[in-house]
Amino acid sequence: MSDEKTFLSNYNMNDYERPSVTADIIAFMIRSQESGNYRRNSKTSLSLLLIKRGGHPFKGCWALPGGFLNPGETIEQCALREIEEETSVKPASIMSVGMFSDPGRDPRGWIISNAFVSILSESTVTQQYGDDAADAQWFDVSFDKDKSGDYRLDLSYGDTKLSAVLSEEKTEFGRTYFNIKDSGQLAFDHAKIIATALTSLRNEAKDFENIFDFLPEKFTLTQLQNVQETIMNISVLPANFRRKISGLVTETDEYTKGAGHRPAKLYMRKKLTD
Amino acid sequence: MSDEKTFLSNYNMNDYERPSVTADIIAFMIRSQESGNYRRNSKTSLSLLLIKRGGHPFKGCWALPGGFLNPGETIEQCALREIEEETSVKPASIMSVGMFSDPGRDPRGWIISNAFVSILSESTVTQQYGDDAADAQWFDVSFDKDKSGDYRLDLSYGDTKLSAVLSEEKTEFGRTYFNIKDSGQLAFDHAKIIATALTSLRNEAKDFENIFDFLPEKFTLTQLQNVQETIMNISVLPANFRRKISGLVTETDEYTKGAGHRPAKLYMRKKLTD
DNA sequence: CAAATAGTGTCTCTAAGACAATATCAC
DNA sequence: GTGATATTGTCTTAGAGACACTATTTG
Repeated sequence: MSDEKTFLSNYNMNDYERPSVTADIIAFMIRSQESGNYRRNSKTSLSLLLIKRGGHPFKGCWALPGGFLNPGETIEQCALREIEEETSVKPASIMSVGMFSDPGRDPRGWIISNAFVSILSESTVTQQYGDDAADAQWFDVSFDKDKSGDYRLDLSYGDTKLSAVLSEEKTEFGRTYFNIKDSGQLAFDHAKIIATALTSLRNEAKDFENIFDFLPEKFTLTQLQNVQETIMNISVLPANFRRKISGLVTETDEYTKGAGHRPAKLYMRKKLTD
Repeated sequence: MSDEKTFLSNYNMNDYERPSVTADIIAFMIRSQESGNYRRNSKTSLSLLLIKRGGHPFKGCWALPGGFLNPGETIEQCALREIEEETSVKPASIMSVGMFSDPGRDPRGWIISNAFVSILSESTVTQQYGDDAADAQWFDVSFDKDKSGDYRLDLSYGDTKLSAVLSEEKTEFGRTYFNIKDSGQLAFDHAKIIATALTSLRNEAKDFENIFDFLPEKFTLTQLQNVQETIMNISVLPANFRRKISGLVTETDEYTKGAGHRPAKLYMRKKLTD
């Protein structure tokens, strides 16, 4: 008759085969591009961090940043650690996108991955992160359904263009499952992971859950609206956007200036008061 | 200079320490209890499947069913396999609740778990699953915030009552994170997992995502309403419920009978037409 | 007929979408 | 003044919640 202590000391974890577990990071940022016209506001685009693989497998392909789960940390801590290692930035929030565990998804062996969306603000990232590292680059993202019902994921950085095609398997409990028809030079099953992450991001952006994290502390309502429109690839009327967001922001005394048009009041995210 | 094939044959997965990965199942069912009054409809309650642990650790405590991820299967397949092993029923749908990976959550060692909600219909389960197995039981569930702001999770089966207390850590991206203040005789961190699962279930039940799976193919609108009210612990006016659900159901020619009151038309879930 | 549930009609209020109008700055 | 964005007002419509009323069955 054995007590719990005896049981545990005899328990051998090595009796079972175990997978390696990784956290993969889908790091999004919204970048603004000067338009040339001093009057015009800058346009914004959604961008995604990819790493060029230096070694096998998928050598030379682009992949999501990520890394192995270490003993003593949670999968969320692992994700945060990987983002910080890659960008020197600790994001305000990360969102789990789910587990990817298809056998054969990684030719190195049995490796399953929990994917996390992280949202970075351009002001933080460009301060801390030089663009000299040729193996890590921010790609412009475009993702939408085409006429045939498939989804096209287009990623571009300078002359480098990656174009993946996916089909929708099912949508259930707010999560959409995709199958890869063409991975478009993306490593592993990362095209699938990115598509799933984008769908989740858009779902949450509907009710403004995450859009503040893309901008610095103080922002104009038009900037905030641009963020939502860029993520969701929609456009809404300013009057209606302002009405919907009004409860979630606090105004400051400051204004933009020197913009060649009427200055805009700066706002901050409203603190929740219990 | 090595090619990919050479690289992979030299790659040794055993260089890194790896966790064991499990899928834990939060299996919900809605049970109806006869009221004694021949006129009155039966009341319904939400119930949850728990297993009494026969071995260490947590011997004698109640735990969620679950098991280790096997090579060659996805984590979703693992979850479905475990449910079927435990209940002989293959559920219509499962929903991931997330990863639980706190170090120390399992005294046997480094074991992380992906939790899945599964929804079973009473008609399927009672057919296939005898209640003779004393180590597996359906517990009535009650879960709500008390005056102090903590959450109480009460589980009862006959004279067996488990009562856990949790505090809300944060709510982000639709997921609520809990901390265990009192595990109430539940094994491991399962009180936390159940609380998280219930919150997810209620979130999805808001827009009827999962409520059909609790009932047989044909049902009355009142039954459907009871399901939603039981899950979410709310009550809505029949007229309004009917209006909201009307687009999601198709009527049949059949009616209930012998109920001691006006018979109700049976409905089916509407098939989606693309 | 009484008890109980099934089912319909409609009023009010709020939120979303569309659109028109006004305000303000840099040049 | 012109070009551009910022900001406000309001009309219409869709949906949620509340409530009153009618219909139908069994004992």
